[in-house]
Amino acid sequence: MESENKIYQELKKRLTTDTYDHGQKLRAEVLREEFECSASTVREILFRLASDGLVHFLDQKGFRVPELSPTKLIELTHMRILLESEGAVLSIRQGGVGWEASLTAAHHKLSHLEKRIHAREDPTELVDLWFNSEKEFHQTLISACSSSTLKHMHSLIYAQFRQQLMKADRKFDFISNNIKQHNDILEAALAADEALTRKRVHDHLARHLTGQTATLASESDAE
Amino acid sequence: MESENKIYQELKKRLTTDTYDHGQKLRAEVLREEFECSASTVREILFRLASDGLVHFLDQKGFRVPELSPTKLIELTHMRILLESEGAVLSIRQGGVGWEASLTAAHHKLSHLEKRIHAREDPTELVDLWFNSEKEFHQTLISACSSSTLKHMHSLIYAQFRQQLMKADRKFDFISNNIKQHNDILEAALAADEALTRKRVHDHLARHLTGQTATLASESDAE
DNA sequence: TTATATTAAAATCTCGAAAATCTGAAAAAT
DNA sequence: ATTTTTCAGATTTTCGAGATTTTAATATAA
Repeated sequence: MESENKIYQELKKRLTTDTYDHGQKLRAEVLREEFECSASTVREILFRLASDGLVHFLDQKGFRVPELSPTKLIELTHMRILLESEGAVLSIRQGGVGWEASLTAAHHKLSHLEKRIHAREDPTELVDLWFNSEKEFHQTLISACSSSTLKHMHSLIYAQFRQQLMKADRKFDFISNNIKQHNDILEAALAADEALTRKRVHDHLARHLTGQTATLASESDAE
Repeated sequence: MESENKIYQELKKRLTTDTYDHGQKLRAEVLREEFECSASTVREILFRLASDGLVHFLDQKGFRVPELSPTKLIELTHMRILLESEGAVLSIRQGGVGWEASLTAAHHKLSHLEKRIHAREDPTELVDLWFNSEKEFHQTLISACSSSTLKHMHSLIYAQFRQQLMKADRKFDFISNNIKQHNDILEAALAADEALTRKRVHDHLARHLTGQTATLASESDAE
């Protein structure tokens, strides 16, 4: 019998990696057995995850892993641009040398991983490490922003974004060619150039939206 | 025995009006009795509301109405500015004459109420109507934006904002002098002036933030 | 054959009670 | 007098069984 929060974290982790299939049913009885707890406990946790947007709930029909949705991915990208560029600018204003240091550190780790992957050094195993490192970099970017509401919102969006992106067959074309972009973001942030940071965060996140129908209001602003 | 969703809606309504005190304990047993359902059902609903940010949950210590927090209110205002100005601009681009019509309609109803309140016509009873009408106007403003993710996020933020603001003693000084500002927003939106709409949404929402410590990045952008 | 009705199996939902945990007051020790 | 320990009442959490609903397989009728 594991603690409720442990189970929540474990399920969240699975839902943001490619453990489950999109659209797969999450049956309380199965999870109950695996986690050695009661069905009601599982139900509570699934409700929480549903509010986080990581599982889909239908009355009398149970819980499912959300379907893949290109539209949703575009919307999530849009939200990330909105929240991360705002959070980054606020961090530039509010964060001191400590923030700069941790951002540099996060970038260094990420950069190191990216070089190893680029050199095709055992990519399959490095991919998970890369995703965690990428998450850490982007979280650190906004970490000095004083608004915990913004940071919380961002973490919700980020988790859903990952969930949409995490099918194995999509992983690789997402990772490619990020070294320069992450470098550029770091550079602009350390230079405390707010407009440039906004633009580079935008360009980085929007890199896979080319040719998409939905227009972002922030796109034209960032020219 | 009421349906689970009914109870959820009713509780949500109470939490965003001044039914409960801030910090008040929400005991499952009490709610169970009132809504004539089981404690587990109440628990499920309270977990959902906790993820919505409308109740505060502490492990082994139950559920509470969140405390009043000036900081939180500032952060929520900040998020509203971010989401609403973006949503409004997208609506200007994506909404057609139907959107313009419904925005005009929402404004007309709100405007009518504001005039009655301004004339001190039975204010206490009109206040609740005003808040609903105000909500409708702001929701309509972003309604033509295609991103349901943005709209969902906004509705979460708006509900928390209302909850922070809804103590009876704060209601009145929040309502005062909005006629012109709502007018200005409508005008800019109908003129499809994106920059002006952004600025007016910002000024309107930030009207109670004067002298506050936290700086908004969007503030300097909107000059 | 196709569509509808029937029914059994499977899954979900609700419930009240048992188990675990917390709280605060009274007793004991320093 | 102050701190620590003990303990009982109150609250929260977990649980599994029974009620309800959905699903899917089979039978019946058009």
